[in-house]
Amino acid sequence: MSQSLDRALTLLNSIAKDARTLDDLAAEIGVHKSTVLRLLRTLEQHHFVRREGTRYYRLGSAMFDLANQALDSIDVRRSAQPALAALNARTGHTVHLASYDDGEVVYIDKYEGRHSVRMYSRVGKRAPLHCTAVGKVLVAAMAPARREEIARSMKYPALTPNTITTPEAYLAELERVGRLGYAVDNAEHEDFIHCIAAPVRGADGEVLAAASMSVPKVLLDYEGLLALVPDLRAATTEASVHSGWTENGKGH
Amino acid sequence: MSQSLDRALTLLNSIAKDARTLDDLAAEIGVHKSTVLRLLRTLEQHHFVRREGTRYYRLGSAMFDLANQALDSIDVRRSAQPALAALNARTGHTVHLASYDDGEVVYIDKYEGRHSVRMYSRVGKRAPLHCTAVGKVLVAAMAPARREEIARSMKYPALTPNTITTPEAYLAELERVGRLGYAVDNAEHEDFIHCIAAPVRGADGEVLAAASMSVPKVLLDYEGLLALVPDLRAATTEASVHSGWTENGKGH
DNA sequence: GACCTCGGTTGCGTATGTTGCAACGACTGT
DNA sequence: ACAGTCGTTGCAACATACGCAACCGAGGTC
Repeated sequence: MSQSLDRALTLLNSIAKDARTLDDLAAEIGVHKSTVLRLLRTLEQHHFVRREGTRYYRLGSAMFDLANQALDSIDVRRSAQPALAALNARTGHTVHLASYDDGEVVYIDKYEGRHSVRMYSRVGKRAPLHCTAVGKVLVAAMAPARREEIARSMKYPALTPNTITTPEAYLAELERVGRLGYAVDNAEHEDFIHCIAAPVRGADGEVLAAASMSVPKVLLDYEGLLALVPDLRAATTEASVHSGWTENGKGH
Repeated sequence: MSQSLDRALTLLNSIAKDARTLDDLAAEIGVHKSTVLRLLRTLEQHHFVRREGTRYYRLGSAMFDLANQALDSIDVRRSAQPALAALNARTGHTVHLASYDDGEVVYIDKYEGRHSVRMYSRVGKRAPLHCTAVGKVLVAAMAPARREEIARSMKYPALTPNTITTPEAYLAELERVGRLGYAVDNAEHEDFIHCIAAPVRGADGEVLAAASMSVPKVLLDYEGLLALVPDLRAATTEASVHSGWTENGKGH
């Protein structure tokens, strides 16, 4: 809708990848470099980018500032923090907290595992719904109509041999997830990692977010992963309690 | 330079404070609401903003995503992380990592203290150079000419009775900081808090960032604070080593 | 040391994108 | 049912942001 803004935001994405030079950026988004220069200058005034030397542009501090304000306002993150940190400390595995946004999963918090298997995830990163344990938990929690609508309109790219690739299979899986109260990603997203996830609920029993544990397959086989489910559920229950949830359903 | 972009970025700042309604935002930046709507839509497409219901706008996930990419690229933060986390765990006090940017201090990392005295700081937040321990460390590390230039062109608002308010006093303080190798903020920024800070150095001995500990005065008197200096310096030394610094100065 | 290239910067005229307006529509609460 | 509030749309006028081309300044090469 707004051209210059649109271009500026695209610029930010490019710069985020790593520090770029001017014509480089101009070429990338297909506009004249003078245009890019003006946009960058405005971004710089607002501290969204900073110059490194003369050549290079990097993301600036306004970015962190706003992001942290935003994170603070997401209260599930705060209320779930102690329980998830404890889970992470106890098991040593990577723990994620994620929520649904616009047809995708967004990671809103992450506790790095002790085993330094670098996972390609990051707070703020988005991931597909069909091949992540958190995605399944979040969609399974929606009203049946919405769930169906989303499942039918999604794409199902096969990222590994195990990825679910049809709406029918996905809906069946969601039904299972709803019944069991947790979800599994059996190497459906990345070949060498499998995950389990469970919901964090709020005062009205609604699902606020999903918490997951991700474990490299070399560290723990499928059975071993499933054995962690009670541990995960203990943590999500504690997180739910801190988010206003009460055992006996809705209280009003 | 670019009007629409400028307005959009201002919008983001307003939204960050807390979720706002449309005309509210329009009034705040003094433009027609239809204009605001269009800008917000573009921001929304890029996930910089998300709608909550229809009325309210919140910061979106692109914010976190970019911010975390940016933070990852700041390598002092990564390399200092273990030492500072340990310092924080050991003492229970709030630890900050900060760097210099455009006449101000920017916090690039924070480890919350155990004693929940809510300090008004946040990763990405900016603070003045003249009344913070980290500010003193960072400016003291600059070349004399630059140091003088900055000291002379700064403003010296008196935030507490202890705040340094003249360039002369500030320059004298910097000299002391350079000599001692650490800086103190004796309730010069906030009445009830005092801090100590020390530099984190890189491969060429240059100061990459400053690390600080902030302690409420009720918890520890001035003498007690100074007693923590060796502890802090141990941590910054460790952080420096992990950032490529070597004891015996420049190695090339 | 002079030349050349590459990248950043500037001024300017034009057209394009953006703006404000006013009318519409959806929703809330009384 | 009505009034008020807030979000949304189409349109025409204008200002703004655009691309161009020429100008610098620095780094590298011969």
